[in-house]
Amino acid sequence: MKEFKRYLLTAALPYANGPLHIGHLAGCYLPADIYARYIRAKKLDVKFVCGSDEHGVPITIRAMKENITPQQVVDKYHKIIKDSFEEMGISFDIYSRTSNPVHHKTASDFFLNLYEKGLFEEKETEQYFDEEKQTFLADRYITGTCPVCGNTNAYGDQCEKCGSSLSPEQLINPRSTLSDAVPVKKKTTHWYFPLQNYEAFLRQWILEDHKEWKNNVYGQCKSWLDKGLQPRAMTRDSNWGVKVPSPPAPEGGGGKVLYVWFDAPIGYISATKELLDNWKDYWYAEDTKLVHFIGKDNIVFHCIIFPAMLKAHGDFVLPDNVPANEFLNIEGQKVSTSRNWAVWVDEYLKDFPGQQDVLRYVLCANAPETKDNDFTWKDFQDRNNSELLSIFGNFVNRTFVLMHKLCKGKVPPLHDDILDDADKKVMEEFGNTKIKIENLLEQYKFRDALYEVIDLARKGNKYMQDKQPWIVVKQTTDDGQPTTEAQKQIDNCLHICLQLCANLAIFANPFLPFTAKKMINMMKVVDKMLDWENAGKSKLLSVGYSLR
RNA sequence: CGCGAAGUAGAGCAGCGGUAGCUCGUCGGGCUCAUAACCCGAAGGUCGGAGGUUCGAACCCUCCCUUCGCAACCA
Repeated sequence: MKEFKRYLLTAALPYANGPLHIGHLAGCYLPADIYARYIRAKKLDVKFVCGSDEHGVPITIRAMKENITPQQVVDKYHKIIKDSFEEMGISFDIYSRTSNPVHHKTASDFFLNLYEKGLFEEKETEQYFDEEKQTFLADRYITGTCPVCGNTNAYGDQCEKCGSSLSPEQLINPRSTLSDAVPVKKKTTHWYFPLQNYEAFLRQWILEDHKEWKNNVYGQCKSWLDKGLQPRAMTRDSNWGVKVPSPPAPEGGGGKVLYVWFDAPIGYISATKELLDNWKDYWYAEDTKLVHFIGKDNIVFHCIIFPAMLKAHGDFVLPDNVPANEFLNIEGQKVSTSRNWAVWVDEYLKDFPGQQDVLRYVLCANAPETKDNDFTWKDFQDRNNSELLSIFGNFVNRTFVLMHKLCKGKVPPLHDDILDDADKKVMEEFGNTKIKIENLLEQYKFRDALYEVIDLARKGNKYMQDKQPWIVVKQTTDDGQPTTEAQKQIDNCLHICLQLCANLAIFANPFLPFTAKKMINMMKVVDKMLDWENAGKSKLLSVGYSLR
């Protein structure tokens, strides 16, 4: 096992042309946040970076439709997205944006670095151009008749009726979806990055050196590599984005910008730069563990294109892992921004104030880690009621209530002389749970890790049920007080249950930070108790300490 | 078309060569400290379909079916 000195965690840059929905959270932000909180609790050096992706064609089109500027579009959504993250407790060290000058400079310099190394191929091609809107058209903004099945509404990249993949030239009677004008062909020059030259390197690096990557990621990479990589244009004709530096482009970019997928991952670097003067320690040092959290649609960019870019540049570390999640559907249907089929995070926060952890719990417990999963409101309610509240919440509650009733509101002593097997066994579970959660989190198995947290509460419930201190208290002397022996048994049970609660707070903290905070408050201990090194210990709360 | 991922009890998932497991839900019981909660027990599956390999297959192989994804964007 390689020893890492520091962690650099990234979560996919959300695209700033719409608000955040729960699929985004489940896909990468929540797992990334859990991991970041866990590493922080271990007191390791970690930076967690993200930001809005504010370039690309769809934003310019939205601006056109709403009759506002692209900058106004991204300003609006950047704020909504950033606020949603903050309220959900996604603990970025920085949430930046790609319209930031630091980013423009970083991306532009990166491009220039590769250009000066002579890595790009300059090629002239013909592309469709909308004269009315004065813009080049991406494939999906061209419609026409499918040459295969005759569907009159086929897109430039694919016919949705017969499934054929197309190129715009094949369409009969092509039209621009923006203006309905007939597009004309126009020559344009772009810089292509020769991905094929990195195929051998990528094969070795992924297929041989990273067999531990998740099935979906590894399989997808293998598929692309086996198909053979092609040169890919890294620039576009647009006025919205990071201008191609001059040279090679004319002064001012000449209407050329960097391809969003060239520019976006560099956003991770820019954000780190903005955050830290010593950002190079994180990006250049071999003993940095770089992890990209993404959704499955991003696999090719984070596993093939961006690593090839980093390799070509030469100074950067490569990701140690890219734990991509599959997608979350809602009530059986795909999330769709255009059909407004989504649970928007900002709306959830308004409708369920103070319920961040409930959503965090449900999205993690049902995370699409190995395949697409379905979010339903019934499941949301069931999991919340029966797992989070009943098993976890109620255990903590009954422990505290009993402690007040039977132990005068204080942490009772532990009497070693009457410790029995059940006591010892449940205390051993503190440490076992710690090891299990650590192993699972190291493997990015968040769903299973969260299960272990709830399962510890379940064991607590069972332990208390077996010990039944509310029965034991009835063994009284003549004055109605419990016998010494009875009180000792009660003390031990409650002492152990309270220590279990303290452990639960530590274990829950990465997943349910708001809940952990509340528990800290109930136990009247400082935040430091949540440090991971305390997990598994059975003496976290001092005897005689009075609690809320 | 091809490639990748996935198809296991009512729901959600695990298992990936050796008597089908977990959580929730359902039904029955116990308990009453607790947020109508907790604890125990039971029912419920020919593991997408069809062939094959094997002493033995959810698990390996072949074919088929279904869902999702696939390089200008939607995690």
